[in-house]
Amino acid sequence: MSLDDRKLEVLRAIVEDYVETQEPVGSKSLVERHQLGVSPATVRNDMAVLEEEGYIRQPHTSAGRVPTDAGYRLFVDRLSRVKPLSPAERRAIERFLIGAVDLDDVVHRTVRLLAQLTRQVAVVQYPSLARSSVRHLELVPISTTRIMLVMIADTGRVEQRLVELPQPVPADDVTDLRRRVNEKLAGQKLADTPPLVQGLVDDCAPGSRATMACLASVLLETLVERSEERLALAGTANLTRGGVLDFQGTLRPVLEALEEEVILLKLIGDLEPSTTRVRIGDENQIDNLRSASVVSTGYGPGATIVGGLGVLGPTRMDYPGTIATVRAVARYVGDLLAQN
Amino acid sequence: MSLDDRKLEVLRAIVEDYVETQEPVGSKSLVERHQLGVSPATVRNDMAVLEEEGYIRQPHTSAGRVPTDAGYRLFVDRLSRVKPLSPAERRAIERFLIGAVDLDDVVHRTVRLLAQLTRQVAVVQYPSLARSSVRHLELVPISTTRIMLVMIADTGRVEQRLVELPQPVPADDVTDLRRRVNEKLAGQKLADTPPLVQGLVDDCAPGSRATMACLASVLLETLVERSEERLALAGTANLTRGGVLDFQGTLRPVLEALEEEVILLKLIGDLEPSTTRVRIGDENQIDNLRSASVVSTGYGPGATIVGGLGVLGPTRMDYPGTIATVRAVARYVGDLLAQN
DNA sequence: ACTGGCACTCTGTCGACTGGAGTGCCAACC
DNA sequence: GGTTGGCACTCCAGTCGACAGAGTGCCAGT
Repeated sequence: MSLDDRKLEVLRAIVEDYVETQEPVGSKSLVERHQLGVSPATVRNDMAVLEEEGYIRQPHTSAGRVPTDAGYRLFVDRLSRVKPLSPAERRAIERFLIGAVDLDDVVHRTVRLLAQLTRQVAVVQYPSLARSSVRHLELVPISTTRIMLVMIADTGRVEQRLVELPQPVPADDVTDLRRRVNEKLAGQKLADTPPLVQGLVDDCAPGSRATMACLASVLLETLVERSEERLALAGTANLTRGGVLDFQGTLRPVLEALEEEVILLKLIGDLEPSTTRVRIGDENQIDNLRSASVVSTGYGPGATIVGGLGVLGPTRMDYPGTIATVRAVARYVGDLLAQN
Repeated sequence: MSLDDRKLEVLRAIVEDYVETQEPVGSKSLVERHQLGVSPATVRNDMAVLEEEGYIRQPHTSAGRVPTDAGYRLFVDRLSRVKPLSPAERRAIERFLIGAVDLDDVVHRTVRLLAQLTRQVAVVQYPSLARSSVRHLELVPISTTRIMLVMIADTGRVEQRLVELPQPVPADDVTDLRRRVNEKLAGQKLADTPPLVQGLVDDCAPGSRATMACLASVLLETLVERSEERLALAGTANLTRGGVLDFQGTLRPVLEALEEEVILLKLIGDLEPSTTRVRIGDENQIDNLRSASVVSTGYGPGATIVGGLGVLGPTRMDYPGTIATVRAVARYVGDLLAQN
């Protein structure tokens, strides 16, 4: 049996009411709050069908209905109208992001903004090194056997690492190294660098080869292997809104999951489809987050995507509003990055 | 009336039992679990005195006693024996910190370690710029009108900032700037730099003065004014241990406080007395943390202190164990920094 | 100064009861 | 056939009283 328009309308009403009140919604209050044009009895029949199809369920007999994950999914896919941001929100975004002084600052401001606007937990990934190009590599002599390698990426990220050299290297040689490294690597996508780095070692005069090899290995480690993704998190206090009712009793598993960078990356990473992604309840594969939903999207200057951002909240979440906000913030951040 | 030895012993027993069981402790179970050598009735008399003095209280008539903040304070100051770390813990610390590859890594590992060992929320402050010296300043040309300023501190911290120049500056001039800036500032305490930076501008040839002034202002901002303290946080999930019993019902205020860097800095900063500090309940002035205790200490290479670290948990906390762990971790981190 | 005994108080729990909300079903209606 | 009003049923949440258990304070005795 397929769902006719009114049944879908009933589902929408249930989702909207439940999100707002956090209480199972019954047939009577539904017809009172929405103009469905039918009686409670009819709505009850529709509800029975919706329940049979798995979109809603009853916590117990003779309680109202609550949307299931599948119900939210249907709502998000087919029923939710885009909710445009209020001018106040737009202004908040602009005001918040203006005056950011460096990448760290941008990321921190963004994550706080996102947490504040959505009133959920926000996560922002730093621009991924894998999607960056080398803008410049700097070698700073710290002592005769130590140099600091500083990599500046076009996305604004700066990574540094200390290199212990096998033998003392005079300052002039460092200058030479720096020139050679930059000639080869500057402007290249980080993903493309490994063979080039190998080439650097091969092209090296035997005298300085040991030094270069050492440098190269740190380079590779920094740029590719450790491929350090970084992220910022904010708004964990928002998890406590709505009592302990969401998240079935304890925040524990959620807080634990939020401490694992790997998990967070899985949530907001995978940026392929460039569109906003919504993962509802079970859909994120992580056990600890069965009762949570994640709304995420990619961001970056222009049409390219360099990182992800998103928010996490209870499945009982204002999806249209959250989606709109996440998108808007991502676009603003992208514009900000483009200005560099 | 002063407290004789047995009364103190009773207080200690109460604290220890309450910390362990999280339940008000009564006179009978006290004499059963500890060798006090007196009867419950006697203990009750002692308890009455302790209560009158404000060290313990009854949640309600005919419940057992619970330590007050003052009780914990007395316990920490006079009653707790140092609890040496187990060899397993020592090994854990070493294993955890070994192989840290840069400062970020050290800080992150430390904060996780601390959270894990104490099973509380851990906070680690990055080495404070105010207590660092300039090791090297690097100027990296990004375009003709933009250079990136990279400051490397002796504590391992690296700060970078983009400088927008008022006019194009050729590469040679940048080299010259770099030399001049380093000659003047390298090796100086950051706190001492402001007059030196001013001197740099004054000594400048009129031709490059505008550029230098611009650089100087960013320098000052980066090094001193913004005086960016950074921190790392871990273990928030530990707040949920012991149900919602600690923290009087909601984690909300605690989580909120933990999001404020300023508050965290207040908690673990103020490193003057170089000894471990314990702030119990009301003693940290922050309203949101009335039901929390903080154990913090400074760390740094050798005897100097460059930053703070600590843990936060319910007032009902294993103080001796926590204090020992915090101290040990701080010492290990200090040693690690000294090796650089 | 300590102890045993005793009466008292308060909590937490259990069962019983009740009012309310919501449903499912059915017969009637358009 | 879809819709509706009516009705019996179920289940939850809250209230009440009773009760066991734990703990105290006090007092008289050692």
